[in-house]
Amino acid sequence: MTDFLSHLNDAQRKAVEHTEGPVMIIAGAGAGKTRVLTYRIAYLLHQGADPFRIMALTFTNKAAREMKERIMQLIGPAKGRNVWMGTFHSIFARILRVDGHHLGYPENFTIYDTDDSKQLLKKILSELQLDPKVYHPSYLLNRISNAKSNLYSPENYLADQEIVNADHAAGKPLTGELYRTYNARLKRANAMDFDDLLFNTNMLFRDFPDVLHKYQHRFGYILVDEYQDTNFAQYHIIKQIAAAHENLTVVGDDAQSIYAFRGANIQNILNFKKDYPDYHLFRLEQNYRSTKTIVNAANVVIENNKDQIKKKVWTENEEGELITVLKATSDTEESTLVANSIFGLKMSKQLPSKDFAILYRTNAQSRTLEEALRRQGIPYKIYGGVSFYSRREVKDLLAYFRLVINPNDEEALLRVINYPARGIGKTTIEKLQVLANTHKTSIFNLIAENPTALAELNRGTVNKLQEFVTMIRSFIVQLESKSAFELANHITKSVGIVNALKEEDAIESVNRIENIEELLNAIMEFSEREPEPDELGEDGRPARSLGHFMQQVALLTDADKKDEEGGDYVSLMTIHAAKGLEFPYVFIVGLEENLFPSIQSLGTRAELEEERRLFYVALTRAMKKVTISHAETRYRWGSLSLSEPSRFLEEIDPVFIETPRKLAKSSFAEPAKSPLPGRRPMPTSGAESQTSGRDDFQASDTENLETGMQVEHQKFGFGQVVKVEGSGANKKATVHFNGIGQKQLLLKFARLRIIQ
DNA sequence: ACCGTATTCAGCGCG
DNA sequence: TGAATACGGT
Repeated sequence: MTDFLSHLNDAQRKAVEHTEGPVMIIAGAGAGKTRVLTYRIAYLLHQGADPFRIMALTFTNKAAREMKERIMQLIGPAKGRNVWMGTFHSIFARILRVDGHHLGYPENFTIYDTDDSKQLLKKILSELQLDPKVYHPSYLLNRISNAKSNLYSPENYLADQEIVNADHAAGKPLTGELYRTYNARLKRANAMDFDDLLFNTNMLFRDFPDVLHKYQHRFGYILVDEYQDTNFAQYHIIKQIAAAHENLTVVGDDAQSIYAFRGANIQNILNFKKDYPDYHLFRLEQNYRSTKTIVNAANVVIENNKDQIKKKVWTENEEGELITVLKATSDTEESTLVANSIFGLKMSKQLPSKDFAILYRTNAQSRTLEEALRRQGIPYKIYGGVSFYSRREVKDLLAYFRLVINPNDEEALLRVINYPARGIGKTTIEKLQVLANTHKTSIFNLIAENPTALAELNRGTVNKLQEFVTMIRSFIVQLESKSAFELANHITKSVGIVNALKEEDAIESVNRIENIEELLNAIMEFSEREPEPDELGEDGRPARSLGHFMQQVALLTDADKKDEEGGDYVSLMTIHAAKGLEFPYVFIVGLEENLFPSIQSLGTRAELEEERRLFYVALTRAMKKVTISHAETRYRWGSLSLSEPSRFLEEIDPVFIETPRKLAKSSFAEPAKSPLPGRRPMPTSGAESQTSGRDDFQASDTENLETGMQVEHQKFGFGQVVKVEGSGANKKATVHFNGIGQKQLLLKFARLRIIQ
């Protein structure tokens, strides 16, 4: 174990062994960035550092979990598990639970998700009779999020003439006021939004130096992964905590910064040398992931960016296969080509589905791909889309839990006060909201503590309200005595949410009930799981109550759900979601102007460069082979649009791209194609043209195909039909091709020529 | 309370 | 285009 540094190359080992002082590690894609961070922590522990004094900040919970597991393997669980490792949000939410009271937040504060924030903004708009079409809630939330990420309070915001003028010019002069109201309402609900977790941590450290000192001494070593994706609020927190000892290590790759649109600031990397003049810089430039072809092609592409730290990523890996470019006439054909190529590669190389990933720029592109894969019978899994935790029924049940933990949580209360229906209608709720505003209190408090204020409601209604409050209180009493699962289960049964779902339409509700069960299962698992040391409650007892579960669930996303073990499927996801992952065979689809690069990115060079970095990230996910596709027409927003090939395609040096000639080993004539006028001819693969129907291969009608017939396939050559099964669209044939072996072909798509 | 229709969203999305 | 939710009419 003392020998574990031998797993590292020279550059990596130097970066690991330099433990003291400010360190910046700039690592190319696939150069073992995470590996270095992991080993660095293991090495610190090995050198006798106290695990409780190490804080490691990652981009996702998943990354934190994986890193922790790896460290425990290297150095043993006893030390490894005590390292403070997590996302900015989860780590600082924990700190705010302990010390937020300085800012007036009780430890049971709720964390509002984006949905809650938008609901709240909508409500504020309707109260102020402002047009939500002018003040679009998601626009407002963006502005507010931006302000908070740059540590602008509502007061700072309103005092900044430039911002106020900009809002005026945009026809939204009340934005600052809405920010102020929104914050006040969050506070009243004892809630923080995601950005508040960072903003309030900064306020805590700014206004309470004792608290800051506590954490400065608490954390002797700070490590930050994906530093290129941190925003100003995060940067500032790190700077504050690290100020005492400056044992700060940041790891990043400016070429992989793809979240500037969300406020991430590459300047944080560039500023590092200003903040810590005596810093040490380590470069990791050897790529272990990809073939030479992929590494070099990606290098050539990224060189087009002006804003970048010069580095030379290289690899000792094999040359590998050239990049294939598939050209399709339409988006559906593109998907079919991709599915066919995957099928072909799977068959010819005998590869499992999980070796493949399809990456796209926008989620909307997943649908046609999904259909094509299904037709080919290739198993797939789509990442992204509607998250489990944002399903209606899951949010409903969680809202009950939230309310039990924090009865002032207004969004939670409004969600469930009349669900399942208990005769508290729209009018009543509106009156309650008005009353709560005039009394400057929460609705729950109003009903529970101030019955006289309800005078204008009729008796029956007041009774129903009080029954609701009584029920919630009966749950609150059990918070401490019951385990998370016991109480969650009790609440679920008491409120009758499953019955309410059963009474809704049958098709949807079955699924919804399953989701409720899945949520309860997750809570059971939580209740039974051995808690991590950092999950101990204030009193040192295991933190297994519903409150503890809810603390972590607010910061979870689908990406954190463990992948099913051994699942064999093609992964479909956006390029953003693919960051940090790797796959042997990667398909990057939709390489078209206005899609990738996105039409919204064409305004400024900085935005275009971010798109290019995105393309760089996509290319460098691949270990063995990249296939790129684009379509000439595509349905977007309901109408057909013509698409030019992406400029990024031209940025790849043609020497890395496979030309059709190389594939053409069959006896068929090369399809005649004329290059686009004024453009370099776009290379296409031979495989592509076979199914695209622009050649002289005459497919036969396979209606009467029978066992024993001799057939010809454009790609697989000549063969004999072994079996015919199914009917209609599902009719498929098993054909034994000479020199290739047996293939199953769905006759709907396979273009076969019957010879005899 | 309920149902059908209108509207909205579709650039990526950590927490 | 298509889904998911919001709205509005009865």
